[in-house]
Amino acid sequence: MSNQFIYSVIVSLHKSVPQSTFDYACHKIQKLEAGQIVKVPFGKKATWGVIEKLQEDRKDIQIKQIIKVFDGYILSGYLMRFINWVAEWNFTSKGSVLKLVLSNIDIIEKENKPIGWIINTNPDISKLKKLFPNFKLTKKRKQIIRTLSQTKPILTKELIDQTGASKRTISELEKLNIINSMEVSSDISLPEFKVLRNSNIILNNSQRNAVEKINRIKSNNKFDAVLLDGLTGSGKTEVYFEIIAETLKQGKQALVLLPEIYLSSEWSMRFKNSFGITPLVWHSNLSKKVRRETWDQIIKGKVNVIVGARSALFLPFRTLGLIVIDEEHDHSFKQEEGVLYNARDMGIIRAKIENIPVILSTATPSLETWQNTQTKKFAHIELPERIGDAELPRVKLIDMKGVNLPYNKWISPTLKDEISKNLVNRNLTLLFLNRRGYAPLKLCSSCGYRLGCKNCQSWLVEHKKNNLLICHQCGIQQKLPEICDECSEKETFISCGPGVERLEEEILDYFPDIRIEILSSDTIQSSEIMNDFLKRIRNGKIDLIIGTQIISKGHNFKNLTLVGVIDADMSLSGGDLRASEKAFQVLHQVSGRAGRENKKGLVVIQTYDPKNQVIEALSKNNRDEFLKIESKHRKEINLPPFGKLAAIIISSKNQRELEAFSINLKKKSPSFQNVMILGPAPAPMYYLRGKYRYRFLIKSTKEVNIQKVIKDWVYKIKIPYTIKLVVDIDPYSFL
DNA sequence: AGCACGCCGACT
DNA sequence: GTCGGCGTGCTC
Repeated sequence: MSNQFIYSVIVSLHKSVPQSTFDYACHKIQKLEAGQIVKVPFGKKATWGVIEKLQEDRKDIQIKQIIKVFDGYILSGYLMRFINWVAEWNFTSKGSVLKLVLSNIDIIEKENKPIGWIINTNPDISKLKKLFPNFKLTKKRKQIIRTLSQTKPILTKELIDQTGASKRTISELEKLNIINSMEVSSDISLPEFKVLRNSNIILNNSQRNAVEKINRIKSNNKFDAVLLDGLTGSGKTEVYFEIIAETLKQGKQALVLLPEIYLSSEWSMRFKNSFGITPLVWHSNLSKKVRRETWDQIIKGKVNVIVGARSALFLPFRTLGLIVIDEEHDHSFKQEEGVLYNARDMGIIRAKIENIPVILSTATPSLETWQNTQTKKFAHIELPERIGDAELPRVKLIDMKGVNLPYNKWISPTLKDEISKNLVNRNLTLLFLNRRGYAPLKLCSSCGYRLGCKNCQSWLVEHKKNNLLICHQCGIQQKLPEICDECSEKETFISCGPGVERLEEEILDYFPDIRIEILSSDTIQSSEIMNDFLKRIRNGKIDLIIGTQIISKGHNFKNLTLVGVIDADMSLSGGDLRASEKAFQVLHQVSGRAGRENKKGLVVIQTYDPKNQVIEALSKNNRDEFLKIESKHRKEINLPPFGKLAAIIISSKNQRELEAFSINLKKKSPSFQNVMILGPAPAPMYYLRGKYRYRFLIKSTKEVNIQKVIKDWVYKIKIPYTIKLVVDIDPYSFL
């Protein structure tokens, strides 16, 4: 009849567009498959989409034409299922998940021709000197020239890998007109990814045991989850490197998820050390070009190991054979902005869909994972010993109730003593205080007025480094006022409580000549800065580190023998269900930094509540005890992982309308036996970024399909355009 | 999210 | 008269 096929297409759209599947027509000459990437008109603009299926039933509306089909770019059936799954589970549109997959790339659009290098002059090196009198033939340059003396153009990445030269050196040679770049047609395939395991790395018994066990599980060729559980320094990474090697041998791709971007370069170095090749890195800060090239190579199945942050989970792998989730317990895996999802959980789901094994690696398992090992859903593989017989650190608890500290000082005499001893021995000290800035609160000494954020319900934090008051909720910055708004007194503001900057002041008071470095998200803003910092540590250029939780992840500081936890109680209060869990993980990880490489470490924990179960478990180095206590507690109140939890957050600039809507929503809320609906309550941050917010909490038992309950409830109510409604499945942040 | 359309007030 | 504010609704 007609010469057109109609397809339903998932269009890559922002999550606020509620519907994202639309019908488009395409001429019958070209039969399209599910998963093919296409360009389609949408409203006034064009976007990308992916074919969902052939649409049999015609709709009585104007149908637009598919603009372009990208041949050879096809999302696997697994990935299509994954997109669906993620959208359903996390209460968002398929289009917004597809957006994560296509990762904003104007991909493929510009026919993606990689750049290759060829030599321009006669590669006879002796003649070069005559041709270019100013030319210095450095080692790296020589290597590049030698490498390029072959006939074929060599890709940039490859050239760097083979010669160890930098991009800079390459472009210098280009400027000298010695080498030239050219586009390489994309069907020149990359060389075989050679696995050159470094044979110097020798695994100890328990590591070898673990590798064997995991490989046995892996040989089932189906989904299986494994908790790789070992102390900091027990060599978990080398264990899963072995499994990656096994995966590569089978010609499959491996994905490694890390909680933070800045961990990836250290990780890559380790990988290179072991495999002799750099893995591809993926995170949201990559340049457009790198992003495009990487994505392109992955979808074509040319890359075998990818390491990345959350977003790497949505890469279009062709033959994924293994997922590793490193530092599984880390709360950064929960994406808190845009599409809300938990990359750890979605990673497990992707493994399930792709029918491949997933390894969760950590020293302090999350309760979810722990519970899954208790019920035998996950295999549990332990690495009991620290490499090189490094001993566990001694833990000293200091009951601060019995300590008389001078005004505005936070370091107990005991800790001060230990720092002093450690400095004499020329070892590294780390002080942990999870508070950025100088002081968490500024108040007027004459009338008691506290400086708060005008957009949020939080106090402004004093930052002395740049002399500003900053709201840690919305990020707004302002100068310190001279006059108090409330009582009009002049210069009466005083700083209240400690932050890392203030702690530095105190330390410099006691030890004026030492080299201190503050590590917080304010000072570590890129992986370059972090690398530079790590280098200075390795070279012994730093005596003492003051850090927030940013230092609790993944870094090995060789000389570190003393860790001081300034305020262990602070992180325990917070009113959120995972506060103690997080506190334990952070404190345990921080403690794990102390004493490696045959140096015994000491951890000093300052607390006002030494009887607290978390502190007690920590001081006894008894992780399982903590997990038991916390599990029992969660079970009693039926919270995750024993029950399900979801939040609905509604927000609007219009307070009255929001209130009316929240009452309406409550009125229509369903009542089931196993479902409890709490709220509406003003969200803990009732007024945030200029919007008012209410929150509902939905608690249910494990068997309930909580998504369906919410869907049947919320989707039947018309939501005014002025109100934004977001569902957060298994919320971590309660702000 | 964009963007259009439409309804209202206030200007050269 | 028309320019521009933003409240409302749609995108195959």
